[in-house]
Amino acid sequence: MANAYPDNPPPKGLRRPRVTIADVAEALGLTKGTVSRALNDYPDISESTRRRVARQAERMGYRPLSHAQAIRTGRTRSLGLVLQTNVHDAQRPFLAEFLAGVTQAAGIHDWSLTVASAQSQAEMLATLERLAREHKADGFILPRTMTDDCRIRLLRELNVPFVLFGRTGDATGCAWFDILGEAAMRDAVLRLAAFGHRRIAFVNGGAGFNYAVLREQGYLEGLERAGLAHDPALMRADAVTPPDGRSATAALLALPEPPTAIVFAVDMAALGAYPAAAALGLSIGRELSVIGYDGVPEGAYATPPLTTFDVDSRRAGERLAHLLIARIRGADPKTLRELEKARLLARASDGPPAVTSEDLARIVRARRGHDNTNGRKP
Amino acid sequence: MANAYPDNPPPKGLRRPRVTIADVAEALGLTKGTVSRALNDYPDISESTRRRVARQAERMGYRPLSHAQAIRTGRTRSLGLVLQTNVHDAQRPFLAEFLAGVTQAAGIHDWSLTVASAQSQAEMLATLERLAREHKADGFILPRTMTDDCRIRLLRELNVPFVLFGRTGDATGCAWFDILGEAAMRDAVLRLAAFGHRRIAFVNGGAGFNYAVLREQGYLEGLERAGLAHDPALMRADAVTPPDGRSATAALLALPEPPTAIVFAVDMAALGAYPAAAALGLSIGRELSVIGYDGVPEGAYATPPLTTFDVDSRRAGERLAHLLIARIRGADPKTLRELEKARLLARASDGPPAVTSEDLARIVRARRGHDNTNGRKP
DNA sequence: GTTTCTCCCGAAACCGGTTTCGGCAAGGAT
DNA sequence: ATCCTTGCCGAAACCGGTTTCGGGAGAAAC
Repeated sequence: MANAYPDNPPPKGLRRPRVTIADVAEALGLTKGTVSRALNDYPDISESTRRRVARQAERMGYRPLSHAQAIRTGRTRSLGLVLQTNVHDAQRPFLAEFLAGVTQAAGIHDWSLTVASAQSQAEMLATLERLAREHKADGFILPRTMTDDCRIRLLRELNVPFVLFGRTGDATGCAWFDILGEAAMRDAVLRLAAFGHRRIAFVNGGAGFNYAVLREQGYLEGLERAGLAHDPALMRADAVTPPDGRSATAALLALPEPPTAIVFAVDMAALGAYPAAAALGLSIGRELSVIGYDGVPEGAYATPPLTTFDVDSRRAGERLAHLLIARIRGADPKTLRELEKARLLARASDGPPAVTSEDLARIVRARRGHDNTNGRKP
Repeated sequence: MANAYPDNPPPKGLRRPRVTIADVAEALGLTKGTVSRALNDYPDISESTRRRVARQAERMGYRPLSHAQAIRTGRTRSLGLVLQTNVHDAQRPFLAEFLAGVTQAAGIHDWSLTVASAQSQAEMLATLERLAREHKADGFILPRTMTDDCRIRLLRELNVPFVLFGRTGDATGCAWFDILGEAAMRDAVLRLAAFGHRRIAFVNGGAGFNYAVLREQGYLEGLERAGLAHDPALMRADAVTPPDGRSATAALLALPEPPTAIVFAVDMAALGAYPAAAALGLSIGRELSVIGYDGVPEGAYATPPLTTFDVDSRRAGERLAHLLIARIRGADPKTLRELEKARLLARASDGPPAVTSEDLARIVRARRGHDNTNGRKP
């Protein structure tokens, strides 16, 4: 019989077997329990032994096995992240940087990151619950928060710690890190107004996401501060890909009084303004100004390069890891809320309007119908 | 004193406490040990008991705690992935899909994924060793393999299971999944030759990566099969971003006998051919044909859309997870090697040459120096 | 009717930590 | 001198599993 089950010969292991807490204890003539309490800063351990133990553990290279601890404490020292994989749009370009930030920050506290994925909302909830129940993660980072987010409701009910990347409708018990998208949208409008634009449109991102609500508020605040009238016809929503942005741009330009500038809530949508303008023979940055948000790398390669607000995804990941660890350790969520501003990347897709809205309307009328191919070969 | 240390009140836990193996044993009038052996298919358990145990466990919703098992078995049922975060180039667009594939495939076997990151090669090796030593992962997926890869040497020496996304120089003990990039490059050349191109250039990707060696071989094989001469002047290397591709394209077009078509080993570099051609007033797909490789989403939005070979990153992730799990369970690595072909996405960036190499040389000579702005505003 | 296997399962040790409990010794108060 | 704290640590239970060991019952062999 032996131990040949269930699979195969057991892992041979790495050269030397590992130093356990018992090794440290023996080396010092103490017991496991004492060493454990010393390392975990129990108050009934004298300062001198605490130091002795710490130094010896250091010297022997002792590192506790997180899953051995977990069996008693219930804590694995690992953060959880469940990716939604049925939405193909955004998040993609940021993920690598974001993960780099999270894992790096977690690593310096000796924590790790467990990643899972879900293809539907139901699977998302089931996965979160499973990971929590099996202690694969002590808490979760929830990216792309919705205004009304079922993940938050679940984790609240399960009493599992979490932090948001973004804000949400009901903030009770929530910790978060977020970028002030509303401030960026406001500043974008003010910048365009300072250039002399009077008709400034807004193309929002994914409906339901909390950021969309905030960015629209920022746009409206910008209009108000600039003393510009708000025209509902100049607002579009739910554009997160270049095709989305392209059709939104085309629709806006077809208006009787078209905008001379468009603020996009999402870079990937802003990139759709380029082919839309090209199809009408308009030059971005002159006849039509465009400002995006996100700082995707493609924006720098566009012609002309896209003016946008850069979001530092890596830093977001870092901060969220720190916040979540603090949250798991018991900190009050109300003290764990951080907001930062996006950084303006002033490039070449915006500038003073070369033509007025009236001129633009005439140009568009004249050119529509002539060439509505999109550059594809016949 | 109580249990208020080290951090805070312990996690309250989820509603009902969890069903343990002892609960299952008690419900059946058996002992923990027997239940454990039954669930793990030990041969000294009768078939009838095995079934009784399995059904009862199912009914009570029993799921073993992987870290409780790990304390004895040394296995956590988790796969490891360490991201290299100092290289800013490729891998980014694929990561989300790739992770989706890995986590989904791991999930159906009840495995999970642990992600970490490293900012240098030294940190990479240290992280791999730490994760292995702390049993945070039972094995690793190594993406972006180099021809001579120090990660492989380390894990070999540590006797830790791993699978490669890509192939490598020394295959001993290696399992892998890879896409036949060499076949794609060969087919690209043959496709262009069939269009009538005689001067076909090749712009390779990152030096040192094993894929670069293979793709160059594929290019050369394509030339040979097409009966075209090999001109070393038509080969460039180490281009992985649009700027890289742009300068490579510019250099190739400045040749006395410029190519009428370019095969790129990497899509992101191929996208750099667009501004390079535009700067010379050349139209992609007519005066200059371009074929890429990777299937990045940006290629579809380019004008004209980029002909390329699509790599299914999600599937790669799935297969790698399966292979690694099998490898950890003890399968022979030689039986765990899979190769698949990339899928041609025939779009509009290539076609019959509108001009000959001689004409092209004249055009380029005439237009150089006139307009070497890159579209930026003054 | 023993003896000898086999087939199954119980009992208990074990993995590497954490936590509870109790007791010894030193110091202070009475 | 006695009593009561207080500080500090050892002993042992415990967490949720896995694995080893040994033995009882029944069947087969003698």
